[in-house]
Amino acid sequence: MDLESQPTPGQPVRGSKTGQPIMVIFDLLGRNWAMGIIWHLTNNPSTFRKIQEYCENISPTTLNKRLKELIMAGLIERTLNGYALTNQGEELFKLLQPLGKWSRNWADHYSQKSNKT
Amino acid sequence: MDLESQPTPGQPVRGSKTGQPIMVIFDLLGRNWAMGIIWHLTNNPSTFRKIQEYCENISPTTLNKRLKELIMAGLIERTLNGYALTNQGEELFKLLQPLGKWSRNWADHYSQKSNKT
DNA sequence: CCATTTGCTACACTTTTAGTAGCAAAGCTA
DNA sequence: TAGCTTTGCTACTAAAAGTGTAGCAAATGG
Repeated sequence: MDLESQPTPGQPVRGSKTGQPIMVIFDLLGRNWAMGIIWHLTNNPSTFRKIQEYCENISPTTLNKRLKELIMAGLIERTLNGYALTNQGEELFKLLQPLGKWSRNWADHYSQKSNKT
Repeated sequence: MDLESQPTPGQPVRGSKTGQPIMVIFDLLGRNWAMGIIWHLTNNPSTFRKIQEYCENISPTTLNKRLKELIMAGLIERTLNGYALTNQGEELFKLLQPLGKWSRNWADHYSQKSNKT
């Protein structure tokens, strides 16, 4: 993989020239499908092709890059059952989970706004 | 703006053909600098150029696109003091905030791993 | 007036992602 | 052991997104 593009704490990333951890995480999670992959893997180890399906046919190129990045970041790992979240990955998921509820609420307000014809 | 690219609940987005709210949010926040902008605006209305500076000279093209998207999504708005988070935006920030602490912890583990020479 | 600041658009360029094809390795199955 | 399937990719081309610089119109301030 192109190591230049691996978001690493202390190294310049998209969002912080000094590599502030929060910005590194934003860069990492901000890449396409990263959060979707984490979401899918929670309590649910999966194979490459299964992840691809779940992520609505994400191209293998992108999936492969994301997986390598997330493995290097210590958020996922390969097990006998396929790809799975590490403990750190599970912890991160727990922090992201409240977004699920919030987003449904947000979506409701959103449609109300658009209906004000 | 290219309305085709505005992530909207119920509409297909990168991540969900049925527009699942959580995936819509992922698409929205996943775009470059979106989370950085929200982070910066918390309790801190700001002008276009100030945001640009804070985001380490994000190009005006991208910033403008992000702002329009986030405004359409109801997360930020224009006030007399410049761009600012809406109530919904502030709520979202509160959910994202715990990531700050987690990420610092994560960064520590990260450097420990790389030092195992 | 004239100079600044602000919010942006245009444009050319680079990076990232998508989409398709296909192949090597591992695991059946007979 | 030959053939089929599944899995985890790589290669390649095209499209989309982001970058970086220049600069302009509107508002603000002397």
